[in-house]
Amino acid sequence: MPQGPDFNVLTATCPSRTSLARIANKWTAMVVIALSGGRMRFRDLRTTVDGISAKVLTETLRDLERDGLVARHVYAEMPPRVEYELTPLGRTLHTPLQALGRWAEEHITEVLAARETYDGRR
Amino acid sequence: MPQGPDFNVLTATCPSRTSLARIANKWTAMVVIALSGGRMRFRDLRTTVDGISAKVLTETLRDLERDGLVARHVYAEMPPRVEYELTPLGRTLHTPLQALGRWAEEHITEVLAARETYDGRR
DNA sequence: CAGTATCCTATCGGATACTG
DNA sequence: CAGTATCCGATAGGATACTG
Repeated sequence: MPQGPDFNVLTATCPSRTSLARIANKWTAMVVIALSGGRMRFRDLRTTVDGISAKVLTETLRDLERDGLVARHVYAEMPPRVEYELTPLGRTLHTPLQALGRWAEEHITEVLAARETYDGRR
Repeated sequence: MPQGPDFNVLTATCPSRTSLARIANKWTAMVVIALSGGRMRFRDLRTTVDGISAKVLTETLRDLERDGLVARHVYAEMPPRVEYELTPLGRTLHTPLQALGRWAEEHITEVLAARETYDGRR
């Protein structure tokens, strides 16, 4: 079964690393998780991804759109309405990122305990 | 089946978000992927995670150690030898992070094409 | 509403020099 | 070897004000 050129994120010059840098990011993870339920408006994304600023949300969405992970739908209404949704490619990213989010939620107790220990013994 | 307090990374003040910020990070992903093969010395990590600086590698390892994901083993030799390995907790993180790395490698062609399109039509 | 523009601070991260 | 210390430029990201 033929594969294309073998990419490796551990190689500094490999283009796949630029993609890893985008997806291995907390804001990206949260936005993709938020969008997994379906199309969302900008405003709803802002409230769902609690604490994200308009600037960061805009930048994150633009980068995801550029990489083909998110599609942007503009409605010529007044007031304006813009919806975002995961593309088919973006949907393939949902499982790994969701897994990361769930890991954080499920293991936070252990992590907090570890931090306590680490900070305490010193 | 009882669960503890329900943590949610989408909530700004939830402690699990601090953990997500750590693990949803390109350097963290690369270091964990590199360590999945077993114990490694600092120097070998530096060459395996191509392009990482001593400073960033040190900081990443310290943070992972603090969160209980990496164990540090110091040998009182000359020259000194220090080895790092994933803890049991850290090993549970390998699958999701490896998945992210593989995603980047497997989809980089599509991502690059999307960027071309995005940058071109403008 | 869905942004953009601007300003400013904090953190990231590289380069270099030095130590046990 | 495995760091630490320091300096410094680049980027992330918040706050505020403004626009179509």
